[in-house]
Amino acid sequence: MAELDKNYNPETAEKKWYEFWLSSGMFTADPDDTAAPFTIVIPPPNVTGTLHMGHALNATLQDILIRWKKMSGCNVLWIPGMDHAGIATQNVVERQLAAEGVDRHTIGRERFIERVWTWKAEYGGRIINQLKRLGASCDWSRERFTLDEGLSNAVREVFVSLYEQGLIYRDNRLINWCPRCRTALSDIEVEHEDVEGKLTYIRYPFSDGSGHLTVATTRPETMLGDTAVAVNPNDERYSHAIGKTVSLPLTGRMIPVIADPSVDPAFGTGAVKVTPSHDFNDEATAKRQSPALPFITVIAPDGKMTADAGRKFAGMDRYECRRMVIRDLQDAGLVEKQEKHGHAISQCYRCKTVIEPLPALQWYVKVGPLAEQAVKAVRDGKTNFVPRSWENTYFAWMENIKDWCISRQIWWGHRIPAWYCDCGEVMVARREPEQCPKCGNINLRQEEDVLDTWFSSALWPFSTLGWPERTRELQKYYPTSVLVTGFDIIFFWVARMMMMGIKFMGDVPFNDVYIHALVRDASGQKMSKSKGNVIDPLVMMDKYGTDAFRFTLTAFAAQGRDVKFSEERVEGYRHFVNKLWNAARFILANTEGKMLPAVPDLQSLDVGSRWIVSRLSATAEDVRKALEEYRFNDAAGSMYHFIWHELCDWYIEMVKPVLYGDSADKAAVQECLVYLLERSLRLLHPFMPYVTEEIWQNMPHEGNSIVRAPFPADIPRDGAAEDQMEVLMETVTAIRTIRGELNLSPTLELRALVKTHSDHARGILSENMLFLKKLARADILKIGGDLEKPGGSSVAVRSHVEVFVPLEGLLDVDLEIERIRKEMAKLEETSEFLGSKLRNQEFLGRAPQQIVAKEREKFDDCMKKIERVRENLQKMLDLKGGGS
RNA sequence: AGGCUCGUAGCUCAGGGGGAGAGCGCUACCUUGACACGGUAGAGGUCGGCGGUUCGAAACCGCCCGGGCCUACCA
Repeated sequence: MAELDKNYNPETAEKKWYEFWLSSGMFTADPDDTAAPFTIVIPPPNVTGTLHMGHALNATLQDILIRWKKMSGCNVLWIPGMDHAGIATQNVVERQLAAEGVDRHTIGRERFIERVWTWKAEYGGRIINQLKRLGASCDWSRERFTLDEGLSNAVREVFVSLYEQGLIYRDNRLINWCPRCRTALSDIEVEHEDVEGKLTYIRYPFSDGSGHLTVATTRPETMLGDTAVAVNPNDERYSHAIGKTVSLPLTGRMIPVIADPSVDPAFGTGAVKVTPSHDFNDEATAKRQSPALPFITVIAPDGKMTADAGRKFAGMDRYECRRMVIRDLQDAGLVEKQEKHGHAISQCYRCKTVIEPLPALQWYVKVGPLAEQAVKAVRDGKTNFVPRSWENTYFAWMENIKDWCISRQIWWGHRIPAWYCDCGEVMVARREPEQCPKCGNINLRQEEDVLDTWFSSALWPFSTLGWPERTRELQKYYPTSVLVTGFDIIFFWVARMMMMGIKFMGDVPFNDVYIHALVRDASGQKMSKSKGNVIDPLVMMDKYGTDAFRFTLTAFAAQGRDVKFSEERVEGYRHFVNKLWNAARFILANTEGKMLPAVPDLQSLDVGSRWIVSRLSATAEDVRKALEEYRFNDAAGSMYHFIWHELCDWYIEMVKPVLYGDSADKAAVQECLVYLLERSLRLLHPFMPYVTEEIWQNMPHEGNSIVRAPFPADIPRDGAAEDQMEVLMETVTAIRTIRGELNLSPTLELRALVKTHSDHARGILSENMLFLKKLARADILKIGGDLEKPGGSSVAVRSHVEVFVPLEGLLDVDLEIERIRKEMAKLEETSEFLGSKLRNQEFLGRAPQQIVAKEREKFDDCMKKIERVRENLQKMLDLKGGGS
């Protein structure tokens, strides 16, 4: 058994043990293992991504669960992998091409895709190694990629199957178009941001010369595509205008004034311009009319004006056009006014470019029937959100869900398995059709578009397990146990996995969904590159060690609250790692040669040892319960308190005299220490995998890795020992308090007399003189029930004991009197409060009996203390009177 | 506009019907043979405000104030 170094070196330990875990197959799951399965699929990070705080928290929590369940005997599987991130990845490679002076169109689709794969091989997936650095115990032999062959098969199977069932269709309607990414987006890929804009009031003259109508708009350039002006049918101000036509300025087109119930008479002028091609409301209005209003598209996919916008504006950027339109209208005297106006603009979630609604032919998933089942599964409790309140978010979206636009006009992704024939036939098939079934043509064109990346991630919980093959993995590990993720992708991902899982597996994809916090900076700001407040997890791991970093995240991962992260806190938890390390060093240095006992022989042990084993038992149980309920911070806090404030502060200190001496129970105490350390390491291992393995390997243990050691359970509790220890701790603290409050040096050896209030207390204290002396740094002169307070002593009154510290000459009588009076005041306040309660008939009559009994007991205890303190105060006053 | 969430010690936050807890910070004293990344003791809070329910509210309910977030087509 090697001695531990003076300092823990995270860098070498982390490298050594992670490699060991990998090479010995610790993380590889065996579907034939008959133990109860526990499965997690990792939220696949983007292939373009690098580890940020959110990933670090997410992976840490999953790793804790996986390691804990493994130690608890489960057949665990944690599937890792990455997402091909269509738009993001394509953007990256397109930038690369741009630097070379070409674009994807010049090199063509095939060569472009090759370039992306080359890029992936070279730069993609750095995050995987970063996750390993974090200690993630994923089964890397099962790592998947959303564009790999198996997952692509799954995607194609799902697409074709949904199409055959009429749940995928193609339609021409307005879509959210990003002019920069040049692709359609789904509704949820659009972000809304409030901006201070302008509302422009424009006059549209009636074609019959009878004046004008004024409309208000935030997007004047779209007027070029107006095909009507709408007013509310019940708006009497405009009833005369309905059915008339107005002359659309700058174009001279005649457009009708129509009635539509969607118009809010209270907004603006109560008359609204209708641009069916560039506004979702207007599209709806246009389709409601009979006959439907025409669509005139004035903005092209590149964000520039079309020929239909008129010769003057064609080819102009949409914003430049806006300025030009306003100027021209002003020149024509048609701008009534412009006023400030707060409204929300839509932007692309990838590049923040303002979205342009455009009409286009796209593929859709009809989600209604799928969503219904997905809602039901949560309502029925088949899947539980933790914290539960996230159900509301899920339901709110699911119940108002619109069809999902899944086609994207990019190249990097799953190409839609649809083929077109010149005869107009559309074929959707698992394999490329050889000829058109209708006309026999063999020159078929495959759909150019690819699928939304989220389409493939929606299948992740079963596609990664081998679906559509019926694999053993699928049988064993589906449904997965829990999904751990952030709230920001409940719509994007969680909801869609629910729909697809239920549809294709006939069962929910996970039993629990644990929604964790967002990691923010110390002042609560969201971390972002533009704000410059990003903290790099890798830097934290380099500086403080992975275990300290993980423990920090865990300790702050309280449910329902964001993690405000600051470096100081990591430093604080590095101290905890150091504390553990040093405790281990001490134990191993003082138990040389002692083997690990199965269970310490408690009967033969002192009260302190029985107490600490009992505390370990309680802590293990706390941690288990906390993890069952995903209260990670509680688990962390519980262990921190046990290790630092019970094991180190009390137990190790109190057994030092035994270890340094040669008493009969020395061997038993040594065994107990080895046991405590070993079990504590196991308890901590899921949270701090590296330092625990490092210590464990250097001490007596069974097995080849702590990864496979059982999680502590069935440790004996000993209530009697906990009660007895309370008397000891109370007495020690009383003496220390006197020392502290009288400002006596810690090195000064005090003498103390302990007056006990029961035989019980007297017995315990007498048996543990050695501990008392050591912990209180005092010579215990006497212990007894009928001691007299020696003159010139300082006193502390406690529940079980009264402590006298004789301080002839040293005692500052005035200071002591002040101390006692302060104590008296506190006690009197308490007794007053409790007394008035116990005099209150309503309290006595209505409060539960056990509460009343408890309050009475507290009151009696308080009164006894007051009595004793009063006596002591009187003696002190006498002493002062006599002395002066 | 709707919905959610938070407001507790200087800071960060637990807790949750029976007179307030932790970590860090702060103060005093201490190189006691694991650890100064340490030890001991201490100071510090009318639990955002106002009402209500209750024998009893920091906790439950309502309103208000103040942060944060999400959803939404008000042109």
